[in-house]
Amino acid sequence: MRIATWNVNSIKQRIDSALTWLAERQPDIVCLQETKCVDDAFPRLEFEGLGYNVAVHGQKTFNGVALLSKFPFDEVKNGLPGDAQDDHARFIEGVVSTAHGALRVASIYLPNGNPPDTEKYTYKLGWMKRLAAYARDRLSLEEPLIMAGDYNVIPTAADAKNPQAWTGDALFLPKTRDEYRALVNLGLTDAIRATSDDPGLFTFWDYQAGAWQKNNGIRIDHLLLSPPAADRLRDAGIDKHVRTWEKPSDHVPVWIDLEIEAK
DNA sequence: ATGGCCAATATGATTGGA
Repeated sequence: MRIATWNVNSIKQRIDSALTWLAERQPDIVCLQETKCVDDAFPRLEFEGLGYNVAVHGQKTFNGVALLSKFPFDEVKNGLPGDAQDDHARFIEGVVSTAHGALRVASIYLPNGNPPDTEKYTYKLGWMKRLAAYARDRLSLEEPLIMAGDYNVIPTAADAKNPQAWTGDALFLPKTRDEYRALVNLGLTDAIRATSDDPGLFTFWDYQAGAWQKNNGIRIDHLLLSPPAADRLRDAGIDKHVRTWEKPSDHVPVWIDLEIEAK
């Protein structure tokens, strides 16, 4: 079972790259973020043509998340619980059946939070607390659970080319990292860090200032695994080459292989 | 993290992103 996450920065702009990448990487389940379109405008047929079931939670202009799955969804839930006022489309959860029982996958687009002296940062921290509450609840089920997406969190200095440049940024502030660590400490495993000690593993390079050319990247797209999922983790990787393609997203896909068979 | 970008919006300027 291969599961991937990718912030596409507009699915309409990225549809050709997405189809090429899917054919190449052959993931079974994909978490997408920043689809930036309403549900009726999502290019559902293109993905269905490759054999994927499609679940979307979009909105006009901004945000938007989706799930693609080779296996039918037994259940889909839109929106992170805990705040009825929150109308951002940043969370979708799906459940599929495997030979080992239920597998739960959430596509997450955690708020950026900049600038930090505004309500945007308050919203980010509140969202992180709600995500931890969600994780606590789902971990009690003792199922394989994958929480994958754009966390907008640089976990440690090793996850940025120039960490000093991010001091004071909402992605790297101590409070942000504290909340992220509290989430992981509930019992989740960061798949990339579990499989590699390499420095310089990045998933995002800004479009500006030649960031890609200088490899001035950060690692902010994460797959967090519950213990039953982490026990079956066999491999993980970052598809860095996708950043060299025509009209790239500023993020690249990240994937894991789990020793979990289809039903 | 800005010199340099990109995407969506009735759009030729503004907002949001990271």
